[in-house]
Amino acid sequence: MNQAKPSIPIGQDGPAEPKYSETAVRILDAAEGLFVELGMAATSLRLITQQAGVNLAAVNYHFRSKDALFEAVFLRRFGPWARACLEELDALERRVAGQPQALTAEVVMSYVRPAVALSKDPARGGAMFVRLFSRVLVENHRQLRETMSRQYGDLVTRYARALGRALPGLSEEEVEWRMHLGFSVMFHAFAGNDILKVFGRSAVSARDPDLIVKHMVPFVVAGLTSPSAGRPPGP
Amino acid sequence: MNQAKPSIPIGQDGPAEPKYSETAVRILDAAEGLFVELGMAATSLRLITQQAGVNLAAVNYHFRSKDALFEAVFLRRFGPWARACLEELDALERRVAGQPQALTAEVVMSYVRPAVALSKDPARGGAMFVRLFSRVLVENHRQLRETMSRQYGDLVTRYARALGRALPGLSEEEVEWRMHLGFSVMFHAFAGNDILKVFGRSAVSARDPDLIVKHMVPFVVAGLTSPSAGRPPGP
DNA sequence: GTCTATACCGTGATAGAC
DNA sequence: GTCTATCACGGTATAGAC
Repeated sequence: MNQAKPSIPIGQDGPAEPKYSETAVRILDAAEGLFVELGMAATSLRLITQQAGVNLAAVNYHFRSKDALFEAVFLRRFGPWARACLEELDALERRVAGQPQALTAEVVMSYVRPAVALSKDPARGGAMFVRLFSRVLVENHRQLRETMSRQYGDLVTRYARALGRALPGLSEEEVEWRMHLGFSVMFHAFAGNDILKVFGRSAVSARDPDLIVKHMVPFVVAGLTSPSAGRPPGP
Repeated sequence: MNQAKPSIPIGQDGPAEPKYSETAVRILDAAEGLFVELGMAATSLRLITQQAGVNLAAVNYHFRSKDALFEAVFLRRFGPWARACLEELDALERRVAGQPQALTAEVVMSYVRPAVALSKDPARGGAMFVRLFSRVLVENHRQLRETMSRQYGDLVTRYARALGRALPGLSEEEVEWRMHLGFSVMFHAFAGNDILKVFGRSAVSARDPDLIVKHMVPFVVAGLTSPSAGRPPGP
């Protein structure tokens, strides 16, 4: 609420990363695991505080509410990941300063690499973070969404620009659609949001990020670079 | 529990579609809208029964619990949709009895057509159903998942078989992966589970099913038919 | 069989003592 | 900063009316 800056540079030391007290961290750690495992609804504050070894009222003191706690849990992990993505994008733009196009796969990898690195780093939440993220997608965390679009909106803009340059033959609308579809595949593949799983066919929804990448990247690149859907085939 | 048949023909008059009393239907209708709009957690039974104009205890009488009510809400819509998919698959198999392959797009359409038809039919829940479905993906409805895999597991098996025949050059593992990825795109596209939306870029997550199909189908087909990822390029 | 009123316990949130 | 006491509200179970 009392965040002064309207436009925020995410790089280096971007949006204020709050310094949490020891009890706050204990709450965050306990809440993260339980939110992912049980879901926000089924996770009571009493369970969190019990597992964290702190008093019930500590949650409402350090964070404002259960919702705000969820937000804090999420943003603690999201910040570092967003920074990693921006670094990848910076590196990509430097790399292709001269070349005209032909690097759809590189744009994809600039998203995939930070995701894989994050999945493998338990200190930053590991694979749990992606599952947390997918809850944000389906549930309606209005406050969090506002924060995200305000602080990290340009992340998407930059991916859109990079993809637009990689696919010069397509209209702006089509680039938007493909970005939407491509990011959907990538995100849900990492999150393990598998419809087949609901039917008991969990054979493939593997946890190994490298295996996911191996099969997913060619799939996404093929989709992104497919011929334009706008005009029917012919001269 | 007292379902006698172990293997169930979903066609024609497959798994028992319960006949609901008028009050039960009123509860189902009210609950459906509220579950989709507010989410299961934020929807209280008191709100449901109030909106349905029935007594609070009616929920526990007609359905066993809030969870069981959610299941009933979901399965009421899922049954007809599953039947439509099976009819499409039957038609597809009849159509290609002779031909050897080359019909990935047809397999895709056999999933897409029922989805579009459903989205456009308010009498069967319309687009709400898909959003309900996506909650099932993220949340952990164990009981529902068991029911789904028991009663509708062969739906997935049949799609897998159809796709395997359309992609004869690929290993079984690769077909599984692509099915997983392809269905993810399709499902989440219809459900509107857009990561970009979280960042305020909702430009593309349109509601129009025809527009979704126009951009999504070429994307998915390109991904499904892309060269094998297993072996690196070469002879 | 169907519906209603009501009581039970766990939940998130808050005020105030320390 | 921390804790205790307390509140209104949630899902659920049951006893009893029709």
